[in-house]
Amino acid sequence: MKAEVTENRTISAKKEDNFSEWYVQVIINSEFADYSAVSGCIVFRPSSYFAWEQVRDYVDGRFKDDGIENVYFPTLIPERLLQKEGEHIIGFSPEVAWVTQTGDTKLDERLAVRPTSEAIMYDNLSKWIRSWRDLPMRLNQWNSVVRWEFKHPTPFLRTREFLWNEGHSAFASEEEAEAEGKVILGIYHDVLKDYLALYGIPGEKTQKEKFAGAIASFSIEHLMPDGKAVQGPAFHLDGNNFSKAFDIKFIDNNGEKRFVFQNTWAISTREFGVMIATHSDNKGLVLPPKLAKIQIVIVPIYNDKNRDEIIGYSTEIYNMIKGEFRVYHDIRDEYSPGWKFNEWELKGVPIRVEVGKREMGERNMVAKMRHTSGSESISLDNPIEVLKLMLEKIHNDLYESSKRFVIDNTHVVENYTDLKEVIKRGGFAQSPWCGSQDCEDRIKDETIAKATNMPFHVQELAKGKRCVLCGKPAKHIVNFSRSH
RNA sequence: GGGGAGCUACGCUAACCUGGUAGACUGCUAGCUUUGGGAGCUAGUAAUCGGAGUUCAAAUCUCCGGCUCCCCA
Repeated sequence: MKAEVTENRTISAKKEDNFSEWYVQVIINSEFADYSAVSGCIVFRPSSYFAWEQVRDYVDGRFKDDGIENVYFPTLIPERLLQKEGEHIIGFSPEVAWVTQTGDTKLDERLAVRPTSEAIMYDNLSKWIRSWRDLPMRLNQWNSVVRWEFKHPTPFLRTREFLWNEGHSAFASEEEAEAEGKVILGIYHDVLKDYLALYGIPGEKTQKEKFAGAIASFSIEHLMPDGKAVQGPAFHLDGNNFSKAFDIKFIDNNGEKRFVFQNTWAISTREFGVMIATHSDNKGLVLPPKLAKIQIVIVPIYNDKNRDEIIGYSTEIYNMIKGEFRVYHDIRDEYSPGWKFNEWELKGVPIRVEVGKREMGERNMVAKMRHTSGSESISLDNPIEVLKLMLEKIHNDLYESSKRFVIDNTHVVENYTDLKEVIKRGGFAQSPWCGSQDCEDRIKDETIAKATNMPFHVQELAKGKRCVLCGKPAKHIVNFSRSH
């Protein structure tokens, strides 16, 4: 007999019908994250914080391998520092939260809660950098930043506080600074592919959409299931903009004083929003195996008479595999197997192992994959190898389907009518563009579509093409899309 | 940026229109029976978003604030 479905443990909205509602239900009901008492700020519960630790640890390791050092600067930034670089403060000022008093005493100078740390960090860099021998100086910090968004907040995708890395480097030459971009974007590409199982499109941002204070920005752009784009990790070439504003100079080996060339780069917990939206389904969360706190759950199926025997058998399996995977042996007596199945599916555990009297008799186990519901019978001869392959398959399936979705929804357009049609349907409109901001502005005004970025891998296609709007010779290929 | 809907226990919801005992389901606690896709019975536990107003009396009516969601830009 089918029991009443409990409301708080189910996803009632459908991904295909009501995406926003579904998205929130998946996050909250799977206990991945929760709302907090602060508007627009979410709580990372153990499941999501664990996932973030995996992302962070991997990226951090790669940074360190490349010679980047970790530091930590204060959360609060004096107002005078924030105002040193004009474009930068203009870009952030509407979203800055301020500390104006302590206890009952009003502060002489307001302190900003960092929306990003250029201002506070570069004040110190100007003291630390003296000689060409001090360069390059490549620093990173893992922290949170606060941006008091006007638009209504969405868990992970747009929260008023989020976690990220912020890398800040200073070089003697422009060439060295530019070369760093490839390395950093490569690391971000790898963590997206190998950990989050997400495909993204790397490219350069347009001048209009670049970071406030940068001379050029580069990003990896994602496409959400609803056909809207989301900006992923980014890398910014800041040139001398900040070094001039913050007076970061060094004496080169000819004895001349010169400004350093700087870069900044970041990946944030926003990626989890993309990951959830991309991989999850109407049963709940689907987690890529490398981010799952529990990779395999073992559910023994027993009754009163064979309970000890079956749990003995499932314990044998647990002991066999626990050294190799993150395994939870679910011997909670108060829940039925069916209840457990639903719960672990909701929470996104990649593999569920079921063992009952049948499996015990045959000395095997049934392993069921969360993302496809496909199952396989695995003998106890060499379960670790088989389960490893299964987890790899799950990861690869998720990545491939993410990639397929982006490719299937990227449409080459050659004229404005096609562009409008693609924007209306959703997805990337891969468009030749003359490079003028007038055309970019008009497209944004008329279609709501933003220039997400200019994908590296298609730039040569601009040759011989004409701007999708004005018809002048194209300089770039831009992906236009509505965005989140 | 513009419009709309909503907020009662962790969750979902009844009572609201027509002011007067907050009632189910789920959860949680305990006990007994169960256990191959959300088990059953019994007992217990737990709620009106915040503030102000109107009133003998406010979940209900009015105003202000907070939060959440949706649609459009």
